[in-house]
Amino acid sequence: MWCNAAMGRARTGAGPRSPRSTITDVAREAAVSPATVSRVLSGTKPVSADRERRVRAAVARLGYRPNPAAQGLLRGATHTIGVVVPDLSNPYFAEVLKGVTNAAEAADFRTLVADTGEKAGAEHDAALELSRWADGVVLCSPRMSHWELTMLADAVARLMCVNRLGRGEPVPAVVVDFESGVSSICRHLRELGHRRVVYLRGPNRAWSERARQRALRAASAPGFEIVQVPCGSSSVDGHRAADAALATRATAVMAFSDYVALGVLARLDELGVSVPGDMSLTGFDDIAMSSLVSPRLTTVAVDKQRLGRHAWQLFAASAADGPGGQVVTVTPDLIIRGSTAGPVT
Amino acid sequence: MWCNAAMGRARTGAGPRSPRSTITDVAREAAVSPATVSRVLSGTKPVSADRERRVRAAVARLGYRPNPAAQGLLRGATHTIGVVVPDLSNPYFAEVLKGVTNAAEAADFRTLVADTGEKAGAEHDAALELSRWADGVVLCSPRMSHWELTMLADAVARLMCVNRLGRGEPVPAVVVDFESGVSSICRHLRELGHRRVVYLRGPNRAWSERARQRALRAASAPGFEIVQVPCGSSSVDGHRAADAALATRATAVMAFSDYVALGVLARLDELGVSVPGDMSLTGFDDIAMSSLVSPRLTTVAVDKQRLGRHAWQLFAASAADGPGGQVVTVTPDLIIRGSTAGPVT
DNA sequence: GGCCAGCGGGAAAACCTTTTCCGAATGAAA
DNA sequence: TTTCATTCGGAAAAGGTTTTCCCGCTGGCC
Repeated sequence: MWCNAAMGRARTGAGPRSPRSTITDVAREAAVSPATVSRVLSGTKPVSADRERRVRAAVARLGYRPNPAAQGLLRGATHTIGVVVPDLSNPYFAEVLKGVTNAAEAADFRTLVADTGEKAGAEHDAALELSRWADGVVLCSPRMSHWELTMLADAVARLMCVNRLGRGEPVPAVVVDFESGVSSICRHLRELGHRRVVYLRGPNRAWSERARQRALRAASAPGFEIVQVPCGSSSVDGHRAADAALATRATAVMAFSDYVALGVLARLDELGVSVPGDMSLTGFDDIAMSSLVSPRLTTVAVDKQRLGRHAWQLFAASAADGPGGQVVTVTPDLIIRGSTAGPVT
Repeated sequence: MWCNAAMGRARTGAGPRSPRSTITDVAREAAVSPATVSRVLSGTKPVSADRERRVRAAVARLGYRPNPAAQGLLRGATHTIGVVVPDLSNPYFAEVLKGVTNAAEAADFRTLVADTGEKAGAEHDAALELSRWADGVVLCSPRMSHWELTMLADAVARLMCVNRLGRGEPVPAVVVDFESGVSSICRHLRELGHRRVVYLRGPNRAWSERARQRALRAASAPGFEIVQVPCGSSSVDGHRAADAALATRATAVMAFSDYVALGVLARLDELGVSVPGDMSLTGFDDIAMSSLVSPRLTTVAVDKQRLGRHAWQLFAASAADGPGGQVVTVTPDLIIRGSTAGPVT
C-alpha cells in the first residue's frame, strides 16, 4: 500500500526536497476538481467509479498526503493531545505517557510531549504552549499551585490531571487511591508485628504526598508509631536518607516510592543491614525493577499505562459532555514479596 | 507575564469554551490592521510606539495566542519534530526522547512521539504519519528492513536515526560505538582471566546486535572462547536465558543490555549462584538501576540523553546543508563495578 | 520652497483543505 | 415529450496568519 506511494514518488524522480504535492496537483493530474479529490479521500460523498479510480491513481503516483495544518485550520481541531510530564527519565511518567499515546493512536490522534525537568514553575507555561497545538492537555502529577492550576483550567479548554486532585479544582482527573495503598502497607506491617516504622517523605508539593499523609495519620495509633523523615522522590534521595532512617531505630521503612526504596535497599546493602532480616522495606508503584532486585520488593502495584488510558478516556468524554470535574480512581494492590518480614525482637 | 493573559481572559468572562480570539479581533480591539498586530508580535518591522502599546494591551486583554495551524500552513513548517520509539516503557528510549525534547524545547520546537510497541512492521507507517505533521523525524533503534528505511528516507525529507547505521542508507545517524563497548568488555573479562564466556544475544533484527556480533568475532581468539545463547532484550528474557547460560559452563555472562543482565542477576540469585563469586556478569548501557542492585553491575555507560541531543543537532544541521548521510559516533565508557571478578579455578 | 528618500501602515494575496451551494445532467414518471 | 427528482461535480468561500506590495506622509536636502 504505502510502498506504491513511495515508489511512485521515487519514480517521478522527485527527491525528498521537492515541495509536497497539494490537493490541486492531484486534481490536475486526475483531471477533476479539488473537491472531488477531497470527497474520494474522505468518503464524504459518493463519486463515480471512473473518477475515483483516476483520483486514487493520481494520489498514489504523487504520493499525496493531505496537509494537516490546513485540515487543522479548517476544522479548528488538530487531532492532537498534549502530555506534560515532570521527567521522562522517570519510568513512571514514561509509562503513563505510553498509556496515553497508545489510546490516542487507536483514535488516530497524535501525541505531543513536554518535559518540565521537575520544575514546578515550568508546568504552567508548558501546558499553555502545548494547548496551542493540541485539542487537549494531560498534566502528569503537576506540582503547580492550586491557583496556577485554576488559571490554567480557565485558559485550556480540555485539561486533564493524573494524580492530582483538588477540592474546587474543576479539572477532570484520574488518580491512584494513595490512601488505600498506604493503608494496605500499614496494615501489612502491623500484622507482621512492627510497632515503630519510619516513613520517607516525598516532595512536599506533590499532591500524592499529601494524600499519603492523610492515610498515615489515619493509620498511626498507639502501638503503631510512624516516624517521618524528609527524603524526596529519587533513588538517590533514598540512598541518602537511609542512614537517617536507621537512626530512628524503627523496624521497617516505608518509602515514598519504589524508586526511593531501591535507593534505600542499595544503601542498606552497603551497610550490611539485612533486608528483611534486620529491617523491612516497602515501596510504592511496583516499577519493573522491583521484582528483579534481591530481596524482591514488597510494594503496591499501580497500572501506570492504565492511568494514561483513563486520562485519554476523560479527554474523549470531554468532547461530548461539557467540562465536568469527573474523577476516576484507580485502586492499587498490595504485592507482598520478600522485603518484609516480622521484626527482630 | 502569562497571568496577565489568563486574568484578562477570566476578566472578560469568556469561559474556556469560547472560540479563541484571532488576530482580527486583536486588530479591531487595538484599532489597527491585522498586519500591524503581526508585526508587533513577530518584530518583523518597526511599529510606532503608540500602536505597539495598543496592540500589546489588546493581546493581553484578549489572551490572544496565534493559531499555529495557520502559521504552519503559511510557513510550510510546523516547528515540530517527531520521534518514533519502539517502546516508551524502556527507559533507554525514554531517555533518548528526553534528550530530543529538551533540545527541541530550547529551539522552540514541539515534540511528537509515537510508540510502535516493538513491532518492526509499525515503524514505517508511524514515521510516515509523523512526517505529515513534523518538520523532521527521529527513528530510535529502528528494526525495519534496509529496504523499508531506504523507501522512508525517500518520502521523509529530514529523517534521522539513532543506533542504526547501514551502508548505503543515506540517513544521518547518531550511533553508539557498540563495537568499542563490546571490545572493552571482552578485554576486561580476558584480563580477569576468563577463558570461556557466554554472550546472551539480543534481537537478531537489531542493528546494534549485528554491530556487537562484529566485535565478538574480532575478540574471540584461542584462549578466549565466546559461546552464544539466544535471549532477547528484556529483563524477562534474561531471567529465562540464565539457565541456558549456566549450562554452557562458562565463567562469565555478557548480556545484551543492562536490562537483560538484571534479569540474569535475579535468576542467579534465585538459584543461589553468587555473583561475581561463581559467575561474572556484565551489562550494556548503564541504566540507572545498574548501580543500585547488589552487586553493582559492571557495564558500559552510554549517555542516552546525549544521543537525543545529537539527533536534534543532526536535524538542525539538515536545515542548512542538504541531506547528507552524516554520522555522529558516541563512544561509551567501561564502568567496572562489583559484578565482575576473576573466575574460580 | 520643492523634490526625493525613507518609513510606517494598510489592503490583499497566499498557504491548503473542506464544505456549502448551485448548476447540470440523467433517469423516471406523467 | 415535458417535468420533476435525484445524483454527481465544480466553483467558491472560509479558516487565521504572514508577507508583499503599494500608498501616503514626513523630514531633509538642494
